[in-house]
Amino acid sequence: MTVLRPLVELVEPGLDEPLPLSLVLDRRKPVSDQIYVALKDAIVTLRLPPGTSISENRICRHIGVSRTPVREAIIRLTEDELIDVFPQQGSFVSAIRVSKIRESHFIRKCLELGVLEKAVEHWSSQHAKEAERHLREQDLAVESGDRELFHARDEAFHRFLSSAADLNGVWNTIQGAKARVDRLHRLAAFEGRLQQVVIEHRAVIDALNRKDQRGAIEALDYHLDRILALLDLLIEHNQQYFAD
Amino acid sequence: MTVLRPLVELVEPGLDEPLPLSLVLDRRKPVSDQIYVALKDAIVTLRLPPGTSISENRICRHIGVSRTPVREAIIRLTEDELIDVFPQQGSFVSAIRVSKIRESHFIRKCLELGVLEKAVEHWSSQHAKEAERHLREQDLAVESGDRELFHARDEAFHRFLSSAADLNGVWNTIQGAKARVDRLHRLAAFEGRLQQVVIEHRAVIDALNRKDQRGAIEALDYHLDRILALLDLLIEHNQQYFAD
DNA sequence: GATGATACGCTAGTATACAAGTACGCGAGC
DNA sequence: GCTCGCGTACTTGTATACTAGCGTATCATC
Repeated sequence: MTVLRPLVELVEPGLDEPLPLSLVLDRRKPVSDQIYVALKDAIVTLRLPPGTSISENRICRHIGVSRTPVREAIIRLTEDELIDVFPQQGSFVSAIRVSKIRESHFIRKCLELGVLEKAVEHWSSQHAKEAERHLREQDLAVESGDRELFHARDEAFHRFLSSAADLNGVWNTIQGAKARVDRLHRLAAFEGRLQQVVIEHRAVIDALNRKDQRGAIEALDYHLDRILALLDLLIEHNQQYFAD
Repeated sequence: MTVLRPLVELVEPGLDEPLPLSLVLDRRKPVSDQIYVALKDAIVTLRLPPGTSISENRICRHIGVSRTPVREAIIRLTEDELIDVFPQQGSFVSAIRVSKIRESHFIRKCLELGVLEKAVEHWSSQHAKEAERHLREQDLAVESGDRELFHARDEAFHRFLSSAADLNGVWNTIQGAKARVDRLHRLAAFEGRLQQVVIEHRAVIDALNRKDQRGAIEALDYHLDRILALLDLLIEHNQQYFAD
């Protein structure tokens, strides 16, 4: 019913403050995949903290593509439970929910312990060598002080266990559960703790080298549960990230 | 490096011959969700057998919507490993790969056994009553001869175990792994086997009612592994569905 | 000042248009 | 018969346009 409308919007549509998303596009590869990886990384590293508004329009303006590939990336992140979409309202980086953490941790533990059980059976001297390489690289990452490098090598280590068990495909599922608790690990990366992680990893490998199935499982069980022991402390110091 | 190529089409595309997709759209709910559910159901029930071409255009013409929601459903099914997308070539219902089956089965077993362990601890007389209801409904489904009804109630039963363990969120992941082996279960639904499944379920519940953790786990372990015992036979009789 | 209607800008959901790569039939040329 | 070239009809990937609903600032009214 309104007849008069502003013909031209003279006011700038709000200057987009820079997003913590650095992304060099390679147009030869699917853009949506690259956006998915970049967004996921930004979320799990807490550069996009829980509650952050993830507007499809803002993202696509920021990186200079259309909404479509951005939207497809967001759909996948929704499946990963890292983003919550509220139709007609917005999309937001999901809050860390303690109940979800417990469930994702449960999933990860079941699978990694199961994988480890198989890894013992397949363990070879070749695996021992590769494991040693992983541990050395973790040590170097700790010394470098580059926490993200350490997290990457930590993930590579856990992935290696799946491969040693000849269950590479299981890693996808483990990674999905791991991503949901990885934000906790970022919060828990205090001084000294990373070094402790390597020690715990080494305990697992030592047991594997002894073909000590029970010992390996106990060592990994202990290692994985360390994060739960820190949970209350982490919540106390980072309440703004948590829900429930 | 071997380039991935689509399987040879098992189904002639034809000129929009009717798809085995009956779908009544409710425009008040997200269309893409409804398409996702319908496609997933058609795939796991083998109405869309492995190798079937899933052309976005054909699907969206068939159900009278645009490509966008169809595409979004396909993206999610790709994450579920039920569809393989080959850019510029086509999308196809994924073949059943034995290696993938073993991995998905491994995931499901780890998680369901882990869940059951917790379910024993939480088990109450209320749970016992509900379990009995599940078992009765499974019996009725067997008597009715409606196999899809039975599969639905079988899934409800396994889901109930997650809920009894107070680990509802874990079900999502179990369901994902289960979907990847469900096609095998359709192939294995011979005469008499469904009745056997109910007996195996009852053994799990009996152990739960006795608070016999070890017995429950052994019963579920046995139950879940039945499908692997049939694997070779199923491959032999349905080679067209398998790869590797 | 409090309240309520309303216009506007935002959001995600869906539809359509265009781009770029692949498979395949067909016919020319040898 | 064989091969090459090319057109055509497909495919998915991306860009753009349109729709409907929600939040909020604004402003008239009381």
